[in-house]
Amino acid sequence: MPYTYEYPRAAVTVDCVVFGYDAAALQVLLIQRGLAPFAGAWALPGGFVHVDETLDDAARRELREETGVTDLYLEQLYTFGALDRDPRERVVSVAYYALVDPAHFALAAATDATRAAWFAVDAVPPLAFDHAHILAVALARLRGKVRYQPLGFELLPEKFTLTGLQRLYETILGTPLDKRNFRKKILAMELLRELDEVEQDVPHRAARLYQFDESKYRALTERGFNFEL
Amino acid sequence: MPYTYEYPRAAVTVDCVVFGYDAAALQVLLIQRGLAPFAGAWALPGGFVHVDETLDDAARRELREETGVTDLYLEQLYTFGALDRDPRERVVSVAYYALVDPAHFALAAATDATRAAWFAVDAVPPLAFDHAHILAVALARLRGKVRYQPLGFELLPEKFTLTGLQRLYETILGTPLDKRNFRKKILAMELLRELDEVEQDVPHRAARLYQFDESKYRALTERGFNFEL
DNA sequence: TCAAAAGTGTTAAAAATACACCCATGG
DNA sequence: CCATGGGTGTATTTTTAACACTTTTGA
Repeated sequence: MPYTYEYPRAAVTVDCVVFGYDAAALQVLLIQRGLAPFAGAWALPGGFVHVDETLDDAARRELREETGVTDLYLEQLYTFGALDRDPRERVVSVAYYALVDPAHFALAAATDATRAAWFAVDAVPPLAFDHAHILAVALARLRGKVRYQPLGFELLPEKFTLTGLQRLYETILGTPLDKRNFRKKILAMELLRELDEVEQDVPHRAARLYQFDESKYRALTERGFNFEL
Repeated sequence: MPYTYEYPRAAVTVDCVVFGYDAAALQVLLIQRGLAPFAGAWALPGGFVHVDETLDDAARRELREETGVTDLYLEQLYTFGALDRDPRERVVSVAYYALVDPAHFALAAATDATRAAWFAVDAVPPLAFDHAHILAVALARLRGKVRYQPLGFELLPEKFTLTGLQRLYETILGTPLDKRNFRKKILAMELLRELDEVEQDVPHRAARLYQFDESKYRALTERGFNFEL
């Protein structure tokens, strides 16, 4: 045990709130803890930050190790430093939130240490540590930010219908939106590429598919454009 | 040196970006470092987080100790964790930004260790560590947030004129605003108490003084009101 | 009486909202 | 031929933007 310091030090961890959207509900990815404390309880994926990796790297590594999820939209949320967050010792946790299309990833298989699963955000089990609080902060941030940043697309498959996009926004914001006004507004932004494709295997008229045009968004942003609603 | 751990640990610090507004310019409070590294250089006030204090407490303590400023609006900004932020060792810094009316406080007297001073944000000297980067992030946050949260009032004296408020917004946002439209919009929010007082000692017609009504703001916020612009 | 800033309304343009029907498709 | 959701336009209201002169006060 060779690591000795003049003053006591807090441990630094990352915790990740991974949001997914699946057909009807906003979901969050949780892992079931194998070890004490809170063995058996559900928790946010996360863990200790190595002394030679950045915070972002630690968040991505933990997600990969614990859930198998990679390549997602990831953004720092807030840093939680209450004295009694962890019953063992002082732990400062840098929380991240992430957005991902759940259909795009197979969850990591259950191991001795962890099992990962999706839960609807309004039906999560009791969580370990202060993770319920972190989740609440993440949800508030997502609801706030989705209005003025094009985050929603990160939760959808690459190709989506306008109705699908609308339902996503309705789910996140918790309010119904007018179909015609929504389409008018979204299309007026010119951020979507209209594809020559329609959805498949639906028992009614198939809707046209669209794609988010990242490069157009960047170009517009530089010219002072602001995404809104 | 009794504090020993199984794995190496990063040190955790706080750094504070304290904004003030003085008659014409947005300013930031800096301290001049007495000790290495970066001895003699200007830096953001901040320091190590004690193992038995929260992050917020650490930020307030460091501000009090290094600058004498207390009782200010303080909000967590972002946590910086690049590997080489500090040449000595791995340091994770939780940055805060704060808003204060500079006229309300006497800066702490210079000591052997530190000297504190205000600098216009567009004329800061070279800064120690990654503090220039932290300042840039704080400025971006302030400019973004001031539009939809009534933060501006934290930078002004308790009693202010509408023109004073407008100039503050013009300074922060970097754009001129229309006087009539600005007054109309601000007054329509009903967040200001009109006082039976006017400014003193001005060489022209004295303007009426107003006061921000915190309790009205909270009441409106609960009813779903959103401050904007 | 001059200089400096305070204070005050209206009009035009743009944006947001409310709203209902026909169409295409698969079962 | 029926059920399901896809797709479309207009009128109204609300919000924003542009704009200039008179008043008060102290020097």
